[in-house]
Amino acid sequence: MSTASAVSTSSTARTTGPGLATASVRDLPPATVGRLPVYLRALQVLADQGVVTTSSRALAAIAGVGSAQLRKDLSYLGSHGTKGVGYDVAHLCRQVTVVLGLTSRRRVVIIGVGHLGHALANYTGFVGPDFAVVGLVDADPAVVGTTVAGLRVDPAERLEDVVAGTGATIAVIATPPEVAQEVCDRAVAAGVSGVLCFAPRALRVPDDVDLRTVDLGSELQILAFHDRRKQGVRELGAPEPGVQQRGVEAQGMTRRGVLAP
Amino acid sequence: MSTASAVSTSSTARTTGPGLATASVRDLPPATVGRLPVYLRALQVLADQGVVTTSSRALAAIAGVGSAQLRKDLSYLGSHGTKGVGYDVAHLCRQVTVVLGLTSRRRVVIIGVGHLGHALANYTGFVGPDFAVVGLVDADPAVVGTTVAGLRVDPAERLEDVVAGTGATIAVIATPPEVAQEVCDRAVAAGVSGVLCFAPRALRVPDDVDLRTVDLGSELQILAFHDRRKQGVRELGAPEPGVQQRGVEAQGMTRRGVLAP
DNA sequence: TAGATTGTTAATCGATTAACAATC
DNA sequence: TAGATTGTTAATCGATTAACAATC
Repeated sequence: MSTASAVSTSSTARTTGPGLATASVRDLPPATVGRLPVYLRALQVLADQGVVTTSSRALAAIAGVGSAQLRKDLSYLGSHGTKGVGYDVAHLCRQVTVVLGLTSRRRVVIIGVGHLGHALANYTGFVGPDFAVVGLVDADPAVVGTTVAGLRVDPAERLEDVVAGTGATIAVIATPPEVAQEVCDRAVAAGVSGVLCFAPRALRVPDDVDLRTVDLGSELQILAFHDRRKQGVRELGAPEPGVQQRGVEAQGMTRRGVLAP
Repeated sequence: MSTASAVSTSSTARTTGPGLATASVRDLPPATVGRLPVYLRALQVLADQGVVTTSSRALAAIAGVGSAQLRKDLSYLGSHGTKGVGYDVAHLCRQVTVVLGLTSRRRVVIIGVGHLGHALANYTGFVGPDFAVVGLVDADPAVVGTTVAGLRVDPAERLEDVVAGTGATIAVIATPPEVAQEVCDRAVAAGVSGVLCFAPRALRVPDDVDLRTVDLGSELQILAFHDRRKQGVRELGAPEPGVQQRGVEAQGMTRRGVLAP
């Protein structure tokens, strides 16, 4: 139960010394950072079930990754397991939470309150307990002034005021692609440090701003690519044997049969 | 303007011979496949502007990648450029369209018509002209029977009928995580070949089914990770000089100043 | 002690980047 | 011809995986 070994956020550490390495957290491989939320959710599932201790194998199965990858990822956070025993669920949960910076609530402004922005504002799976939507802005006069998810929608001109006034550090862009770069620039100038963009447009941000893009249309197109391949194969009537196991250790790999004819 | 050199979808090709290589399209690196939609959009932007010919440098700038990467990616599709000249926009556009399998409209079923599913059904940036939402199902009796995006919402029990009846090949899962695996299994058994999952849960699918997961909550958490790092730095008052150019060649890299104090 | 499981090493794999010969 | 730009090679980089010594 000791929080003593928690990685200190604002410690002096720069050494990659022997003990706990805050420095290493700064150098976490991007691929590892991307999986930490998945691990956190898997840990929360176990915690909810009252599980106290788990193994890399069991946790990895829930997270949908290989156990070697899980151990490697966690090793970047320091040594939080016990050889021969496994990981303490509550302890590891705390570690990952701290590393992800989920100790204080981040404030989020959503720019563009169309169908998608509207849904994001209301979607608890999106914001969860770690984030608070503190502002909504839109350019459409018909939308401005309405209440969405308990918040009054502000006009697009007030974007800077909303960001600065709320102290939001994250901007979610759900505008049409034509204006995405402009509102992004303005949000950054007003002080956000991270941008999550849903507009299908490549954005440019300064190097000290973090940008992530979720491109829903692209996701479908990528599925179409594979769909076409399979249909091509079906047309040719080829056998297609290659059964490549994904990096997941079979645990309860039951059910799934082959496609019905 | 000749469509003669277009890669034939259902050709016999299996050779990696000298000419056009349909075979190679089957072996496209996943990272390349993931960027093709971005290139396609960049090409459409140019086409809309009436641009006839472009260079890897100009196209890459629009797409937000490096020109070397663009050329390498395109080289997997075969040789479609002209040395010393560049690429024919219309021709390349067609090539990428064909490779992505966007020659026929894919049918999509959305499972779960909450805020997110509702937004996806209505979001044209999501479906675009290449996809058609042909079915909606939900477990909530209050939602079943309502009309969303011009479609009647069917009850969850009818999932199999809807998939089979419409011939949908792609399922979009926008349900709560608890039921995501179940509806996924059922959609796959009913015949879909690709699944796009928005539920924050690791799903298991057979090897011949393509799964992509969009985890909106994780995206925010990843931003929080970087946000925390920066705030830690700000607290320490460190200078943080490292200006790492992203793999984008400066072209019109204007505007963006530094954060206001 | 014997069995289990971590943390880490080393090997492998895939993706990115820079450079340049080929060639329009 | 001189200049421009592709397609490709080779080098680099990062991520994944398997294996195992350390150790509970």
